[in-house]
Amino acid sequence: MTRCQVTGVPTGAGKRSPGGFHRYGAVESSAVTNPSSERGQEAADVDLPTQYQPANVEGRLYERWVSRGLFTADPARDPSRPAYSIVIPPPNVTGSLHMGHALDHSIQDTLVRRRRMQGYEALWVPGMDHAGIATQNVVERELAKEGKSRHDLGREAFVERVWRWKGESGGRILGQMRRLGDSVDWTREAFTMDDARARAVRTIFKRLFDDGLIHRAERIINWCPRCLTALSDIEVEHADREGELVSIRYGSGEDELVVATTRAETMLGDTAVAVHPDDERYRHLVGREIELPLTGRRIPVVADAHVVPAFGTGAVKVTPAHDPNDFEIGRRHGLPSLAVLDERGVITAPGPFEGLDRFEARPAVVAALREQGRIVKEVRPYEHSVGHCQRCSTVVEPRVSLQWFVTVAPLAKAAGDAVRDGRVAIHPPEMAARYFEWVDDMHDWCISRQLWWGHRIPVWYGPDGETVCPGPDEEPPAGWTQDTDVLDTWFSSALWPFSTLGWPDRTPELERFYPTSVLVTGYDILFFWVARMMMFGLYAMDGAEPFKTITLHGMVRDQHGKKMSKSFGNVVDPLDWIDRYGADATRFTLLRGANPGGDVPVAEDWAQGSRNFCNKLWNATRFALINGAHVRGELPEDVTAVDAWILSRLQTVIAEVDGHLESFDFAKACEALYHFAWDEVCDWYVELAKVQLADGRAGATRRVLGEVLDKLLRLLHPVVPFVTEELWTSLTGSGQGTDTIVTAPWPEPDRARSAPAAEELVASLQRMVTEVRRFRADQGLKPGQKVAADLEWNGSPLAAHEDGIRSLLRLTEPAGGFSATASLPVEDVKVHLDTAGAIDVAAERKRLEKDLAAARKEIGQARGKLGNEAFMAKAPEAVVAKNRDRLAQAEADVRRIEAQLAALPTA
RNA sequence: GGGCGCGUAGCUCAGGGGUAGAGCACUCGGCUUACAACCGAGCGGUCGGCGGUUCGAAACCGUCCGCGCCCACCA
Repeated sequence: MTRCQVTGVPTGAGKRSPGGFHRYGAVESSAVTNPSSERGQEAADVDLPTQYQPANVEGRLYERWVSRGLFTADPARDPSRPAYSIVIPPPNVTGSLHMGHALDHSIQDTLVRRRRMQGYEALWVPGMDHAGIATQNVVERELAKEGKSRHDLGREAFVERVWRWKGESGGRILGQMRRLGDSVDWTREAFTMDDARARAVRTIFKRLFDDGLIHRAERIINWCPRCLTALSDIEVEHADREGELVSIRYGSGEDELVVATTRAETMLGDTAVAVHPDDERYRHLVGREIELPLTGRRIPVVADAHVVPAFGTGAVKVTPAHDPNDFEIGRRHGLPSLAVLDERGVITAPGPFEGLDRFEARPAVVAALREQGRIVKEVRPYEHSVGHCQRCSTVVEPRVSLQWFVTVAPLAKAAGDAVRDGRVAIHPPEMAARYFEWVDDMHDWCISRQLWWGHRIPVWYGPDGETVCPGPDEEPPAGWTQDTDVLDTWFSSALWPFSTLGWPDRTPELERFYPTSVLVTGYDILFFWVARMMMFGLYAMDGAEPFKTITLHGMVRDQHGKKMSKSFGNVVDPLDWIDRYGADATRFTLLRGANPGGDVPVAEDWAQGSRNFCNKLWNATRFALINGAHVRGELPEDVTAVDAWILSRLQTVIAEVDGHLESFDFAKACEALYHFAWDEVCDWYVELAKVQLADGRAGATRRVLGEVLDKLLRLLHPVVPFVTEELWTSLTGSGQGTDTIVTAPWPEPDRARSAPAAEELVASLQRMVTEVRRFRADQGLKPGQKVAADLEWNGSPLAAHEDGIRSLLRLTEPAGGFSATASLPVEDVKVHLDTAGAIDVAAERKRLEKDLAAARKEIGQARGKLGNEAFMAKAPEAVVAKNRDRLAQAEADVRRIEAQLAALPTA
């Protein structure tokens, strides 16, 4: 007796419990007896639950994988093996994982697991991002509930509090990654603010500083009046807003000109009016001064090519302190910069508006102008784009201040070239356009933030304003004070591909795993993160790119393609699905929808479908185990056409799935697996195997069944790791040299198994079976009802499968005096069915006539083509041949159907 | 304002010069001992409109209509 191990099978009697399955017992493993006999259908005494229960499997398997170190990569192990590495896009410590993460992680896990099975030294580095503003905002909100601000705590205590909060939130995220099944190397977990990463930040900052690529300057930057910090260009989101365009008369009499503005309140800070140098209308005013309403100040009229004469009145008010364009104009003309708003967007200009918020001041200024008579020429509604803080949606205020910048031009050039040169591939390729758009036209990057949570800028100031940037292991001079700002959170994220591998040290990890193999992320952070990693990776690693391929996936959406958002109420929590349908089903649903470059719609129904698919795999394997399927020894040479067919199909599917995964086409890989597993293996092969098991071919069938499931489960493992591990270890026992599918060899196609003749034969068999079933269904013959039939094979090779066909169609042998009442010539075979005289002639005639019309139409179309001279002259031979086949097939159909009609009893 | 992409079955999406596809939904019939989280059989589309190229267009080109996303310093 051999024993087939099935872990976690239920205890209890063999009868089905009311829920349709048994509860798992506490028994870790119980034996399923496997018939050693090769005779017939000696059913094994198997007692498996009839439904897959992920909750009973996932946690146990994950802990086992981790404790056995299956996910731990070792840079020193067998240097001849190729290396494969991915660094995780570190989730923000704020909040929890959402469906977008689940998709991102499912893709990475699929890639890494496949490579691991292929024998690569595979490393997937986990970690989290400290997420500067976002995290600080969360903790500040928490404090606000206690009626406190961060200033009440002071910097040190506040940062300590954020660390504490990070500990709790981060732990939750790591738990969610375990639930998803992420095969990350937990021994290398990193955080963008831990000591190792802090050292990397200090090191690269110092290098950039010394290379003159970091500088401090007073410039106009994006400022969030709520977060009270500078923002980089990409942290500003533009949205169209309804506003008012106010036309105001400046100057008077001959001096008068009209300017239009959407921000009337900033006129208090105007220091000029600009017109285009070639604009005849205003030429006489250039160089003169005109009076600025409300203030009584006189401001010059300057000529600047930036002004578009055709827009509005062709005259622009210039507020260098509060508008980026005006700032530049001011610089060009040496205009003073007069700030009239403070850091919170409150008017500071002395006078009636002082103390008003910018949005209160705007109508107030207009009202005041109106009081003075005809100064306001016109007010009209005006839709224009307004910048908002990405983190809190507050309208951004351009502000002149002293900030730190990275000079990006040389870095961005290198980042663009790496893709242009083909050293880094972007997938799907259309996305490269967006990348270039950004990289080729990038402004200097403002990296200082007036926050407390983040890497503090490693620059110290001396008593006389001297500046020093010490390296990570150097001390600043005693008594000097450090810059109070912190770095943009993307600064440390940009180092991620090498900081996680030990940089700046030349670690074995860095040697072996850099450049990383692929970066997987959503197209939404191509600019934020990917381009910056490219810049810093190429810079820090002496021109070595951070990853060889960038693959971008879409956003997870609801079943109507709508973005998931809290306000819509259509957000799905991946943990909820994992709880109810399992991690595998959740992953499968996401990957099945992951068409390259496209967004990924998901819905409850689809998760259920994926859950059902996992259950299907479970039951197919359960059937196989009950019937003694195994993987011992070579495949038998003497197999039936049905066996040859499924083995042939298996080779094709292996090649297809492998190719799809290689090209990041997860949807197609899933599609191929789903179709093969369900439609071919379960619906046809398993059904035909039942016959073979019963008719003396049990030995070979058990081995083939074992083979098919073995390879299929391995192919599926990267996508649905849990159920495949559970089933595969049961199926294969421990005789495979590995007792986990995690490191089982990735299947490779075996061309020798290709059997086109068998595939064609089974296709015929399927057509025949389907046709008879159709007839039975149309005639209202109960599916379970046995029907006497006589089969005329006419030399068809299908004759070899008569038993199978009879079994599938529930046909009995004619008992003695057979008298056919219905005759179906299908394929080359004739089926005479004894329908007990209950045949619905009218229905069948209608049906056949419809089919006949369709076949005749086919003939018409094919003849049309074949009779068309131009077609015959120009169409490729293959197409012509196809049409000949089509014609022949249709003609055969017509003959068959006509025979069937003729055979129908007359009413 | 610039760039990219999309309109194919009721829904979500594949396909991409040579007979229109999948999943879900829907209709009909079945608890056929692996699985009712299942099985079997069906219904369903002039591939957004109009022109053009071609022997042949859902696919290629042009144009129009509708939609989405990204970038953007014309007040």
